[in-house]
Amino acid sequence: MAEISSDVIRGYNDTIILYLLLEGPSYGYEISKRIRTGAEGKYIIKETTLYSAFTRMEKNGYIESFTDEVMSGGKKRTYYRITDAGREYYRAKCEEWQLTKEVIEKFIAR
Amino acid sequence: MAEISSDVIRGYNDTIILYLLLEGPSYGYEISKRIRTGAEGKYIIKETTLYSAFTRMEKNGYIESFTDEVMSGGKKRTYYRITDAGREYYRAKCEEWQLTKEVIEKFIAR
DNA sequence: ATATTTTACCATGACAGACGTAGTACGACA
DNA sequence: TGTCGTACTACGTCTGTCATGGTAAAATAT
Repeated sequence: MAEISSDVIRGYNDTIILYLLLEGPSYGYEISKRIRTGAEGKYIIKETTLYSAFTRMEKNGYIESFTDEVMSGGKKRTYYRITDAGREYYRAKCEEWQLTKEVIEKFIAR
Repeated sequence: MAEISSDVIRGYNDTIILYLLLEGPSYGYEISKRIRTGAEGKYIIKETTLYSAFTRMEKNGYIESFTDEVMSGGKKRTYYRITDAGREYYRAKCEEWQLTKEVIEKFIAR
């Protein structure tokens, strides 16, 4: 089966993560699994890609981090929630996607 | 109007160039214009991106360069033609695109 | 009881493609 | 004479991805 090159997804990793955060706060390991299952195994995000996306997006104000106090055990787990700016960014990216798809498909044989 | 981020196109610049070379040999400046008009102005490839793509693809064996002897004037113009390996790469990328689109659209609101 | 796997995250450095900036050089046209 | 269009190149920077390797606790298997 053809593999998806990361250079294609590159511009949409942030968008994918934000999409999953629309449903509520989550954390790295869970997001990772949800991407894998959501993409039916066709795309597996690398850990480092994911965690650096969190850092970048928090800096950009698209997400906010917090730690769950009610956590079982001593495990540290960082949760992220989407901000209004993040929701706006997500919407913009969805629009951009439609345009991008149109453009690319002018040069792709179907 | 929304702008297309280059990080999305990133994985498909080579494919777009190869598509245009399927119709016959061409050169940088012409390819550039054909991308712009083909995309109806929604995507304009940067010169440096284009020429570095040529270099990369020639190294990869997807295209071959030659210079037109019948050229008018003293201008140097480097033509490129697609190779069999390039055609194969193009076909693979088209298949990959279908898969990529599917994956991304699982996370994109329509 | 011990070993392995799963969960959960992070630091560091390398790499590749895109891009900003700048430059060369010729012809056409005003 | 000056600017615009054509055609290409050099150089350095930036950004996102990724390989590598590490920490540490909980869950599961042997």
